[in-house]
Amino acid sequence: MNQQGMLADALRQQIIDGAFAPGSRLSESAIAEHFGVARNTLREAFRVLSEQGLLEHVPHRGVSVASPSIADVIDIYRARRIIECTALLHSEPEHPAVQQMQESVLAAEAAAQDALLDDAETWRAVGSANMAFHVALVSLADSPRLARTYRDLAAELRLAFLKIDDPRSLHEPFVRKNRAVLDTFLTRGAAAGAEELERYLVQSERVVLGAFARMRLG
Amino acid sequence: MNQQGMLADALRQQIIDGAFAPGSRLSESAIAEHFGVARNTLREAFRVLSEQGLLEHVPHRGVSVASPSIADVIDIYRARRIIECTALLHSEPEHPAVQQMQESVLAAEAAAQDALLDDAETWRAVGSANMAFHVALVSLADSPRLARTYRDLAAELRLAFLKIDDPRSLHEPFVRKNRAVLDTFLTRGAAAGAEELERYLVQSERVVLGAFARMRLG
DNA sequence: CGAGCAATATTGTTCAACAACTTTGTTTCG
DNA sequence: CGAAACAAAGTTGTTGAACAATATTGCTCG
Repeated sequence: MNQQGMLADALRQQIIDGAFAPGSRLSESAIAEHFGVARNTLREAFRVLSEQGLLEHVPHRGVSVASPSIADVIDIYRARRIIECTALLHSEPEHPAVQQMQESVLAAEAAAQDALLDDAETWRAVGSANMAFHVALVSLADSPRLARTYRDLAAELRLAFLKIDDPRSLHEPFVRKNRAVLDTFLTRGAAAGAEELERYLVQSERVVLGAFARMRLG
Repeated sequence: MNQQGMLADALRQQIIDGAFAPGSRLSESAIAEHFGVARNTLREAFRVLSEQGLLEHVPHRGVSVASPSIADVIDIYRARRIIECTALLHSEPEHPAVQQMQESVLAAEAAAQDALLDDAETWRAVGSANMAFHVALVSLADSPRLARTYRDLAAELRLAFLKIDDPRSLHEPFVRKNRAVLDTFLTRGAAAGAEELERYLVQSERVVLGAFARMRLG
């Protein structure tokens, strides 16, 4: 891959990992120097990430890390429900992605097990495993376009999570629920699984919106 | 707006209008000169359009206009069905977007009326009105993200249409069907409308795939 | 304190150059 | 003749400097 592609990927990972706070401005010269690339090269990467919804670009004011509002969170969850539930509803348990879902559930459970003390790093790992579970779930649909759209949605949602202080309340409840969705899908079929997933997502949205409200975030 | 933003919009419009054949390569120096901008500026626009799926970027080989394969068409229609049918299913007939749907239907009927002779320009107008109808339909969902995703899907599909010689067979059958979907939605409710829309989209996909097969397109 | 204005900083864009790579064309050898 | 090897040419990738256009800051003045 060329420098630009690697740059966009590296920036993307750093943003998702919370290296820059949501809403914070990214200076072209500073970031370019930090990565050791020219401004023009960085600007191409900025365009890519802006299209993906991770950065917000305002003419003559530069780019900032996206900072999802309550309205954004609602929109993201609406799209999530449509994509995820549809994917699961029309799927067969023999699909290879089921294997990846299994592994993600186990990874999340293992990471949550380690979280005896509220360690931000640990909960980030739980969050990553959770995200991997849902990405795998969407890949059940075998649709590159839906997968790509979902990947961008998940990244945006991650930025919303970063605005919230209490990572445990965001991640812990869903370790068990991921397993429940998977088990229901495997034992009681796609329709039952999709129904459970829908409830899951409605509740997850409520948790996030509640946290936003408590913190008085826009 | 910026030069870059205007440039991306202009290029986008030209591509959708078929100024460059699907699959054709776009030389950086040639296009930059054509628009009177620097190569660096053009490259930023290229990144934007690549993310939107209109251009395909291969490192060290430049960008080409996307040329949807049969697999792409199938994927696009799968995503279309999910987004459009979900949008219509959960909608109320009082939504302001219904007005735009009405207008698009009338525009398509008026344009098709003029097409006594098989005029490519006329069928392009019918196609635009048809596209506007479906964009308006998706906007029933009041979801910026779904609307944006759908806009990109529709643009890609337009490139698939450009690969097909016979525009009449692609556009004419759907003028009446748009009206039928709208009427069903208004008189028999969202569920019946969504059902009719689903049939519509399945048939539309079949028409496109049939044309691809007849022309032996990948 | 607030409005207006100058100074400063940042982004937008261009240009020229060179590096990295692909494609093309030619030569050479089996 | 055909295929592999190699050289030449063309395109993209990236850089650094420069300047224009716009935004932000800080200051002066009323």
